[in-house]
Order: sequence, then structure tokens, then C-alpha cells
Amino acid sequence: MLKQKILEDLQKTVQDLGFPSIDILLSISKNPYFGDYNTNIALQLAKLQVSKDKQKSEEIANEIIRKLKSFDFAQDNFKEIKVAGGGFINFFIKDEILIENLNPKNIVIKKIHAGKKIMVEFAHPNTHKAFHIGHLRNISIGESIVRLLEAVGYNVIRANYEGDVGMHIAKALYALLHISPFKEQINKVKDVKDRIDLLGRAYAAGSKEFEENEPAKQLIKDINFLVYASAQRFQQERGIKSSSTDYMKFVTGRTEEVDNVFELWKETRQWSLDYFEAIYKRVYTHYDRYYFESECLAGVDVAREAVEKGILEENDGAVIFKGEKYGLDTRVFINSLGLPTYEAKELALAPKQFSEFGELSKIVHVVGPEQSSFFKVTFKVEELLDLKKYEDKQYHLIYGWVRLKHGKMSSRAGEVVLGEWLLDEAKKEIKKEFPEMDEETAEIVAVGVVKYSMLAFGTSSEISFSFEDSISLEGDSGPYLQYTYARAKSVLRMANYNFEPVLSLKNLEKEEREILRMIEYFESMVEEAAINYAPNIIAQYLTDLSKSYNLFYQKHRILEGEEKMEFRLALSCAVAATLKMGLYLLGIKVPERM
RNA sequence: GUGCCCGUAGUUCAAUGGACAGAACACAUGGUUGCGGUCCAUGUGGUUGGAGGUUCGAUUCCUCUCGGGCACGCCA
Repeated sequence: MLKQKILEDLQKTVQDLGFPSIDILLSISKNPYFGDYNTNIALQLAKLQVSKDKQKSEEIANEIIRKLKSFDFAQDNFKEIKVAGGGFINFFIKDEILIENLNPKNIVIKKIHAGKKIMVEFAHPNTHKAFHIGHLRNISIGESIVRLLEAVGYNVIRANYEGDVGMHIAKALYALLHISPFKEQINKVKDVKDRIDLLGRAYAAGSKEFEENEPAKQLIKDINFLVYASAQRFQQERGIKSSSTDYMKFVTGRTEEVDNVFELWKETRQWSLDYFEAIYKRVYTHYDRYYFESECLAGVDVAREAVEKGILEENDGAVIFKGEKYGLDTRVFINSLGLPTYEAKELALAPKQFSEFGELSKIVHVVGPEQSSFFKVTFKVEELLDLKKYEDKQYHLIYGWVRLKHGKMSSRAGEVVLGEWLLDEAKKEIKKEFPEMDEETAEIVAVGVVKYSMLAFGTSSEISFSFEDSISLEGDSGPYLQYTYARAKSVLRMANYNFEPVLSLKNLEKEEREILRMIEYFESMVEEAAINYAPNIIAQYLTDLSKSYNLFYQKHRILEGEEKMEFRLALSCAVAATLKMGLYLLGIKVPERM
């Protein structure tokens, strides 16, 4: 974990030598031939000078090295610092320094961002609708980012914004109120799953009617107003400021249904929330704050204020933002009926988020790419409303779509692949593959399979999920990492290892040193992954670490020879600890046996 | 029509303007009956969609172009 210190010394060196101050990039070396760390700083500095020939950057590199070597730190930690490749500076760490990393108390991540508070908003499923594999990826990413940020010291607030008003709900409620057999089944379903199943079928039936049946369509629109009225009543009962709008005046048909709709909305909304809660638990997630669209109806009032300030404008009876002069899209905040759109609700949400937990350094919204235009516009409007409060404080973290590789996209819900189905299916496949495995381990591996597949790629890239690849113990997969962990633990068990590392050893084998290098990099990998919101960096790192360990395992015997054995057990212990911590950062559990 | 994202080995994906573009899967050859079996090694495989430009240096930045996805005043 020398990176930070090397950077500090480089900074000081550059300053002492009178070079212009620049951002110093210290990279880990993929190839040990280029040392353990390297920097291109001399090339960068040469660029800033008049002369551009190669000789110059090598001269600068040598000058830097000479100065660097005068510091105690360099004397103590490196067996060599040398220039190569026309100006790169390569750092070779002393073996005994690397070995110190085996001490468990050295495998820690410095909380360099301590004191900062950040909100990560993720999951956001809509009630009355399916929880699909996209939500699963969203949660996998969100949960991992939360853990990464916590690891580097952030105080993280976990938030979830769930849609509990809108047309999709009106469609489901319509079917539950007016279509057989749904209306008869409402009082019969008691189990969470049966209830969610009924909601899914009701939503499908309601959507169909909305498309095909004109009178039904009108009725559904009325129910939508009643849902808004219900949400308003619900929040007022709990003392939350709602909008000043009287939704009842929009209802064209019978308004006496309002009590029915209110009760039904409240009841079925809770069904969804109970179901979601079970899934959150299954994938090891929880939230500090659940936000609901129903508590953001006052966004219409914020939007109206924005009209008075000249930020939004009225147009054809609606309230819109003309984005053209900012290079953005035009978007509707209040529709011509007077209902807030998603945009207006966001204007009510943001002030809540920024006021409830004290000073936030940022809010990260984990949301799909299709919302890109939406966020650009709402962020801009919020900045226009209060620049100091919102500038650079919000980030839309895009996550890509999930498809199935051998794509039967069908599931019980019809159009989408359910998240729970994917978890269950993964578990089934694992049990088929490992008949001896106990239930608890199978569940841990199944969640690991799904989560790893969701995290191993860049967050914004679309992924195609393949059971075959994901479940494989070979190569790039969750089980491969879990297996490596279990294997290391098995050896430690067998040796009754007492976790007291041996910190001296001469003549490291190549494979041993390679593992030590990997462990040396762990901390900076975590920092990099946290800053860039990139769990895939950790996934890739853990795979590399596992590969190094398995190679070593194959070539050398651990339980053999006094001194070697102690060292190799310490090495195995450190690998296991790093794997466990790394997998924790991905939101994946490790089985002690598998 | 406008804007955003993507295009890299047969396949799935990496690579903050840097060293020979890296892994995994698949394929070929070989090692290991062990501490844990589904482990390991080596090899084959690339005009980074195409054409220009900037740079000592471009997968990365700029322009054009082809192909795919998404969004763009009354959904969430």
C-alpha cells in the first residue's frame, strides 16, 4: 500500500526541482518487467518544455529518480527505481516490504474521504409492476457502490425512490375493481407471492383494456385521478405537505368510488412494498430512506414558482422547460390537466433529499440510460432555481440493459424476465451442477452468480446474461472467486492455522511474489473503483488475484517444509481475507465450503 | 430532423493520451490423481467498423462516414 506515499514524494520532488505542477499519474504495472508501480510523469513534463525529443524526457526521469532516492522512503522500500521506455519511471518494491502486507492489520483501506456525506439512490421499482432483472442489476450496482464509498470513508445514505402513483397503477386497479376474476380474488390471496402474482396479471389485463376498450380507457383515466387524490389524502394523513391541487375536479365519472380506490390503492401498494422488501433482503440490501412519488406531488407548486421566476413557461396549457438555449430537450413538468409529471415530482424530491441528512457532497442516481435527457433537464432546472445548492451535486450513473443470452425473454409476467426468476433459476442450475451442496451455500452461490454477472462489466454497458458462463467455475465468474476462497480456507483449516503471519522469508518464488504484488494493489483498486463508481474494477482485480493464487497453488505445495509452510499459510490467509473483503464490496458473500 | 451512448480476437468483455491493445470462454497441445474434484501452463487468434486530422505517442481527443441502441411538450 505504498501508492499514496510514492505520490507524495513524487509531488515533492517535482516541486523541489522546479518543474511546473501537474497531475501525477502513478499506475500499477501489468507486467512485473516494468516494476510494481510506474509513472509517465517525465514524459508529461517533457511535453511542457520547449524541447520535445526523447532524450529530454529520459533526462528529466533521471533527475527525478536521483532526487527521489535521497529520501528515506525510497531507500527503505525500493530495491530499484529506474527509467525505461524513453522516460517511464519504474518502481521495484523490496520483497520484505511486500511481505509485510501479509499482516492482517495491514490489509485495510484508508478512509481518505472520511467526513463526507453522499446519497446513493438506487433500485426504484414501481409498485403494482414487475420487479425485473434490470432492477436486479440496478441493485447490484447500487449496493456495491454504497459499500465501496463506505470503504473509503464516506458516510453513505441509501435511498430508494419508488413510483406509487400514475397510470400503471390505475390500470392495475381498474382490473381489480371491474374485471373478473381479479375482483373476486382480492380478498382471497394472503401470500405475498400470490398477491404480487395477482397484481401482475391485473396490470396486464388493465393495460390491454386501456388499449382496446374506449370506455375502459376513460374509466382508467378517472381512476388515475382518484389514485392521485388517494396519494394526497394518504400523505396528508401522515402530515406531509402535498400539492394544493384538487384532483377530484378532474374526475368525469362517478366520484363516490374515491374511498374504494383509496383503500385498494393503500392495500395493494403495501403488497408490492412487502414483496420488494423480501427481494432486498435476499440480495443483502437495505435502505435508510424510501422516497415515494406520492410524497412529491407538491412538485406542481415548485414548478409554478419556477414559472414565476421565468425558468419554466406555460405552453398549450402545460408547464414546460424550453431546453433549446442550453442545448437540452424541451420537457413537460405539468401536463395540461394540471398533473405533475415525473419532472415536477423531481423538483419536490431534490429539496427533501438535500435537507433531510445535512450537507451532502453528492447524490448519485443509479438509473437507466433512457432517463438521460430527463436528468439533464431536471438538474439544469434545479440549478437555475438554486445554483449554490445544486451545482455539481447530482450525478446520473447510467446502468445498461440486461438481456438473456439465449433469449427466451418470457416469464410468468409475460413481457419481462423477473428478478426472482433469475435468482431461482441460477440456484436450480447450481444444485444440478453441485448435487452435494447444502441449501444455504447454494443460495450464497446463486446470488453470487447473478451479482457477479451484473457487476463484472462497465456499469453503462449492456449485458447479456448467460447461465452457462456465469455458473462456470472456470474463468470470469462469481463461483470461481468463491471457490478459490473456499479452497484457501480449506488449506488453512487443515493446518489449524493460527493467523500469525511470518514476516520474513528469503527467496520468494515468482508465483509468490505475484500474489504479494496483487495484495499490494488492493487498496488503490478500491479507491479507484469508489471514485469512478466502477465495481467492475474490483471484479476484474479479484479474478486476477484468484488466478495468481490458483497458479501458485498448482505449482507449489503449501503444507510442506517448516519455514515455507508458515509463509505460504500466511499468504493463503491474506488471499482469503482479500477475496472476502473484495467480494463484500461487490455485495457477494463467501461460503466457507462449497 | 436533433441530441446522447455504443462498435475492439470466433464469442463475452477490459484498457484515466503512453511501453508489445489485455483477460475469460471456445479451439490445439501439454502438466497435475494432490492441500480441493470443475485446477494449471503454453499456443493459435486483431488493419480497435471505415476515411481523414491533432500529438513525440490515439482504442481513447476532433471532423466526416457506415452500422446498432436510446431519448427528444402532455408516461414513469
